[in-house]
Amino acid sequence: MERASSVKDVAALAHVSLGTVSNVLNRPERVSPATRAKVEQAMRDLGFVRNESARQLRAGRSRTLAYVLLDARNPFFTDVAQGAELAAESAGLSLFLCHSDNRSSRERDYLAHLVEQRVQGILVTPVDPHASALEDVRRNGTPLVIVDRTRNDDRFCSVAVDDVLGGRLAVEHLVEAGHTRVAFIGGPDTIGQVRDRLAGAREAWAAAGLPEDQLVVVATDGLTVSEGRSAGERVMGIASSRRPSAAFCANDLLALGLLQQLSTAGLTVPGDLAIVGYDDIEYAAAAAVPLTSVRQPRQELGRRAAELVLDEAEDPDHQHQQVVFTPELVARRSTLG
Amino acid sequence: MERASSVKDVAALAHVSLGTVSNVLNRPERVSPATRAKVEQAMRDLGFVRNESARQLRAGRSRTLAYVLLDARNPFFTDVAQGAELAAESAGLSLFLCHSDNRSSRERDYLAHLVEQRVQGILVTPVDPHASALEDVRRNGTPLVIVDRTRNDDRFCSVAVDDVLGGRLAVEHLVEAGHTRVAFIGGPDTIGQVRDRLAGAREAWAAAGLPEDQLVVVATDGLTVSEGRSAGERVMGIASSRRPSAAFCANDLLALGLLQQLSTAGLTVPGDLAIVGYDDIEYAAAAAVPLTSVRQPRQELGRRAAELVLDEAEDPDHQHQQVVFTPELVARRSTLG
DNA sequence: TCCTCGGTTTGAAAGGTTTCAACGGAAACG
DNA sequence: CGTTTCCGTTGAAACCTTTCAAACCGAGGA
Repeated sequence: MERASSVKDVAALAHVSLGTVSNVLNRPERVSPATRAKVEQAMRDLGFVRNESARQLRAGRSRTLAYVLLDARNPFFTDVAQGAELAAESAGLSLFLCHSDNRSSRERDYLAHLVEQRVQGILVTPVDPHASALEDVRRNGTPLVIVDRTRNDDRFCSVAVDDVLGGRLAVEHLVEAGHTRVAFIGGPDTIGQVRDRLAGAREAWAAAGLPEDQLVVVATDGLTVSEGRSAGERVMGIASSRRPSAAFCANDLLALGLLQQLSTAGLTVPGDLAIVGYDDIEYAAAAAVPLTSVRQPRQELGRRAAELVLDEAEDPDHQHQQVVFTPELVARRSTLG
Repeated sequence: MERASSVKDVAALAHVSLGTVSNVLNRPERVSPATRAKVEQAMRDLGFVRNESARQLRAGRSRTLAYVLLDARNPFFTDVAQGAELAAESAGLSLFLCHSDNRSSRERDYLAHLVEQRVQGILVTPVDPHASALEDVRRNGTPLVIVDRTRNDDRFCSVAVDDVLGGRLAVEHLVEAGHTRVAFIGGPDTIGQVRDRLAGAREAWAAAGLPEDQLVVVATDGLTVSEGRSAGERVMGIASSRRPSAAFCANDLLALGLLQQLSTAGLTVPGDLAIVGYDDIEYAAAAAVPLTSVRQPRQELGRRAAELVLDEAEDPDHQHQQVVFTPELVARRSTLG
């Protein structure tokens, strides 16, 4: 595999100076048509490809953004990524996805690598929003936006969704439907989202004047389908006199697991138990019983995050912003009988 | 935001030459402990971060791999990605994911950008395995491995799964269960996978001596949940005397859509219709009726692809290989009554 | 005292691109 | 015919790191 050819080779072959080749690449209008044609032909002959490293070295900045995400298997994040991609694309940049897979060490490695690469900006949904790795990125001057997490700290931009409101919407919906005994399913409560959604649920519950102990918390160890199934078993184990008539799950995967567990056991949804999920992932609408869920503007989240990071990269007097989006309840058969 | 500091700044602050700083970075054992400490302190004081572009420019190669994938929402691909990540990680490289979202133009942009970046290697599940963009990458000396697609062309490495065999396994399973009228659901047949799976199905059907016209093809416009639902409507529209008793779907998303459509209509699975999916994604096992599916060694696919691309990058007399993995049928309730 | 040897440190060159001041030539102008 | 203007082109410098031959230094041996 012979060495890749450089502008110098192109210049030699086209009998022009190397500055001219660069002009053809970057300011073609300044070059006379004849010369341009000659140079372009030489490029084709040599199979010339710009060396982005050198370009970047000179320019001091790259033409890429990156999104470091928690869990590539969760459709929520891929939708966010898609929004970011659209924004990146319209700014003429490429977006690389980096999958931290919920591991801080991987996240740290990726962040370090991205900073070394001098990417134009980083979006991240961090394992821990208070990790010092985030500050390190900032210290090195790489713009960084926190996605779907918050940190009470105005040194970073962030975009998130109002989870307290989301919890409130879910429970208000159930209360309106007449439920007076409801389970909240979710955990662990180290996850800010889970805490906020529960807080919102409690607010709505209290506002409706219902007794506190009739909002039952069923704690899970994670937000997965299989955790949902095991939560389902626990709910069914509750004596029927005290069993809730509805459940609000901290995300859709839990809700899907729960739904599956119930139908395996021969119970019906929403007859025996109404279910509200959270995230409104594609599979929610496609479930055996379409799920009522709280929808977050996922693409919008990604798009906005990308815009903020670009603003930070380009505007010298950029102000950090904490953007909070509003969720919305989508009612489907799992609560509507 | 002041200019990022360089080795030169570090050298000045530590009162050593710039070659020494580089040695601390790359061959610390050659530097005396005292000097090393001095330099490391200076790096911390300045918040020095290596400039990867410059390093790369000098070294001629980068420390990243990339996987350009078709559909980040399909768990199949994210599992493949995970396998590739593991292999990359153990080789000390980072893996970037690029989402082409089934659009050739995006794929082309990403490939071009990656070649310009001189990444060490590219894995790609191409929109069209015969696209000339792939040859362009090769021409520029960047190793490239085709994942989950094939191209009868030994100028590329590829890793794939034997889809004909997979189709055969699925239909053999249904034949053994006594079905004599089966629907194949999938499309469009521009997708190689779909063609191969159907071909395998036909082979098995013929081998069992069953009449050709009792294997009904229900064509879809894509491999999504909603296509599955609409296929379900069409299957149910078939006069009951001629309606198949089982369906083999070209992937799990179709199967999930089909399943949902049937249960909405009050039909039971497998009683009224047995279903076999393909891919064995996580949601297959977690469906309302757990799906029988054909499992592909997804992580293994990614791992192997990454290994091949690294071999191509490092071994001067690398031989291109077409690796074909063997799928496996996982029987669950959707066919087992 | 001089030399040799080992381990450290140095300084310059190289890698490919972009930028920019300067240059040359031709056309337009006086 | 001489001067100005404008356009296209040139060549060198700069970006930051790594490498490598050469210089250096102190210690031990002759």
